[in-house]
Amino acid sequence: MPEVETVVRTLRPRLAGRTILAATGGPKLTVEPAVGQTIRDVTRHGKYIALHFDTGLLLVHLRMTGKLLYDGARTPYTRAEFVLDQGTLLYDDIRRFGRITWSTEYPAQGPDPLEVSFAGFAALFQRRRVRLKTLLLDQRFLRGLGNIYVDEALFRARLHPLSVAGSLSRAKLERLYTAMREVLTEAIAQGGSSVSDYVDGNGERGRFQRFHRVYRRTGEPCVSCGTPVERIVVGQRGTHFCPRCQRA
DNA sequence: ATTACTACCTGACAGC
DNA sequence: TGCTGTCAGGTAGTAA
Repeated sequence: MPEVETVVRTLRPRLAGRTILAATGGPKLTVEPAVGQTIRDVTRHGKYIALHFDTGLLLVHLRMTGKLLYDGARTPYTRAEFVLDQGTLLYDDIRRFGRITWSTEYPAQGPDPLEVSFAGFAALFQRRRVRLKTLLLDQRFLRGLGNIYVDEALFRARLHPLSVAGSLSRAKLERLYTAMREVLTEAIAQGGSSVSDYVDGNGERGRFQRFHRVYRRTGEPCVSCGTPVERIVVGQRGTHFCPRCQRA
């Protein structure tokens, strides 16, 4: 989500007011409804980038390797292209997981993690028996948290990823709420995390990967206690945590 | 409601 | 060099 927010922030001033003169897409990359229309705004909804037009929204989901680049260079992985009245918007995606869809409404998802109140946040956990990490990654529950930020938030809150979500005390929920907001806010301020090839709308890499405390630090000493960071798999996702600081 | 697993794609990297 | 296996900012679909 910090990466998507950064892309939106870099693209909004360049795209707002621009008219799409022509566009090419492909399978799972629907671009036609936007041709001839003017971009009124660019916003983020969870991990979706929304280009606003008079008749609807073009929703872009970058998934793992998608990139939206203003006036970027074409590559063998350029999958879609928008010719604007000023400049060009390229959509690159090595793995082809990303999607571009046309819609008149936002996808049904949970509240934004930076907008939800503590009461609203705490209510989401009631009677849930799923594992904590699995719940946090579920976009129907909260929209925006991804693998990096769940691991980083759980570390800061000193919570084990396999905890049962519905069994957390109020004190632990408060720690998680605060940690989640801090991690996301700091990551956005640093332009997101460039673990491999993420770049913003201007082709700039993020800086937050320098501040990761557990994500992809398997075997390295915990920044808090020195115990080696462990990696396990939770819900098919690599999961990094300190076994001493984060007890079940 | 929840878990578990598969698919979708391509590339980087480690080990043999 | 080349092969094999593992890993990767995510989500959808299916079956149990």
